[in-house]
Amino acid sequence: MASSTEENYLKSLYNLANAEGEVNLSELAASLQVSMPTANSMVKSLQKSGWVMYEKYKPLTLTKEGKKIAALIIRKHRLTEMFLVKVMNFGWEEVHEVAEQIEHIHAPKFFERMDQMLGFPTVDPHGSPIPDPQGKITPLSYTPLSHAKPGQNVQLAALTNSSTEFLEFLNSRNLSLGTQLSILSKESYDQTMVVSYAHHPSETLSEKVCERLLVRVLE
Amino acid sequence: MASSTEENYLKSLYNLANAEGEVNLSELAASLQVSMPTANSMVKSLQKSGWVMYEKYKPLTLTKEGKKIAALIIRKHRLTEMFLVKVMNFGWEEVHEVAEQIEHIHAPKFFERMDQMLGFPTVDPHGSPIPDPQGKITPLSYTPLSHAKPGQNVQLAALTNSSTEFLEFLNSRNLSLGTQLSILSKESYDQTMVVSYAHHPSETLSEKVCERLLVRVLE
DNA sequence: CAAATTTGTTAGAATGGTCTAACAATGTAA
DNA sequence: TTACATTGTTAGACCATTCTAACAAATTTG
Ligand SMILES: [Mn+2]
Ligand SMILES: [Mn+2]
Ligand SMILES: [Mn+2]
Ligand SMILES: [Mn+2]
Repeated sequence: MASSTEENYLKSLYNLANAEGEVNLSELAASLQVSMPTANSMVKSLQKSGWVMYEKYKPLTLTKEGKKIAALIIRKHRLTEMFLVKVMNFGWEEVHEVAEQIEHIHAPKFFERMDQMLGFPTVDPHGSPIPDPQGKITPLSYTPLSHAKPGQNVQLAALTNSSTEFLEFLNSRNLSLGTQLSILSKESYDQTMVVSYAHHPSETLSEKVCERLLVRVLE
Repeated sequence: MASSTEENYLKSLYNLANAEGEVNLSELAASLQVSMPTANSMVKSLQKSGWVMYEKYKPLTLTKEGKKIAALIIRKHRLTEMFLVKVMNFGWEEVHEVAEQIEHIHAPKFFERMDQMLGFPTVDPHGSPIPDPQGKITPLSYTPLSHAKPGQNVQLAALTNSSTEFLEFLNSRNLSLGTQLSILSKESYDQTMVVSYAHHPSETLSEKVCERLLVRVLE
């Protein structure tokens, strides 16, 4: 069975994988905040366990088995976040650190009960999909707000970044998942957008913010 | 900050302490299922951290600081057990193993919310007292059922043993905390007691069972 | 008390996870 | 295409946690 440390490596590999499912050692090391030799030696041991495919100087890929373990940890992480928000009344900006720990708890029934109490949710509090109990994940395809056009009505569906700072920024603007926005205008010089939504007749959002907001376009 | 391993050692020391607050190394090792040299070396390192007082060949005692850390882990353990039973609908026989893991989560707010959702409980699902947030514990003084006399009416208040097997035995007899028992008789040969309670007009309990049941005597 | 048993200690080793220093391979740009 | 920068590897070390083997101190028992 994978240790917490190994689980974190598998999760990072899963999250960092590009379209070809490949990850560089340097990204992996950076994402886990360990030195490259540390990541290197762990990768070799993950290979021995059959969870990672590795050849000297080549990019890393997860095996089928490795991917499944990673997806199930992510499932526990996202279920936990949802539980903290919906059942225990945490703010969406407070849950990640706790979930980072609870995802390593070995107690199937604990997570089954969460799932059940939550009514089998498919997305976490930040709009990211929750893998199913077999580790299958249904990718959701939303549009970055930055790609939307003036005149469109959209609904906030997910985030590409869930840092505490960004979530606190959204809180300060009363923006949350489900918020419906009307796009009033877009400044072509700096890509700033002006939007309106409940109790906010005119709010200006920077390009940086618009890129991180994923929306569903309403007709 | 204490590691999970260290926390488990402190917790065992706390639970094993006799009236003088002393614990032998061999008990400690046995309770944690490690070899004596392992326990010995850990004890030395706990001493270095200022949590244990240790002199060669002498019994171990926790320092004030060590006791507090232990009590706060026990608080997290018992709050978790209560949460699992009351909020997540676990049986009292299913919670210990999960709590053994969750007690090591570092997330004050997580446990504060549990406490709040539970209405600030003072005992866990097995009747053991929950230390307060400062680590102060109010010992409850109940009587073992084995000391009760025929003719008395008592109420099941706590257990001296909470093994899964014992809890399942109690489940099989519909005995739970709060159950009111009338003591019908006690066999002086083998200390077996015959009791009656809701839907159980006459149930025979072995000495072993009676010693493990703590009761409040009703007038 | 002396012998036997139990309890505690030391030494030495293994594993998992981490580091720094040194160097090698690969990729990019002059 | 050679030089520079980036990326990856190896070697060697450290700390935490665990073990077994050997021995020593303390306690119990005949
Ligand atoms: Mn998260
Ligand atoms: Mn984690
Ligand atoms: Mn317990
Ligand atoms: Mn524990």
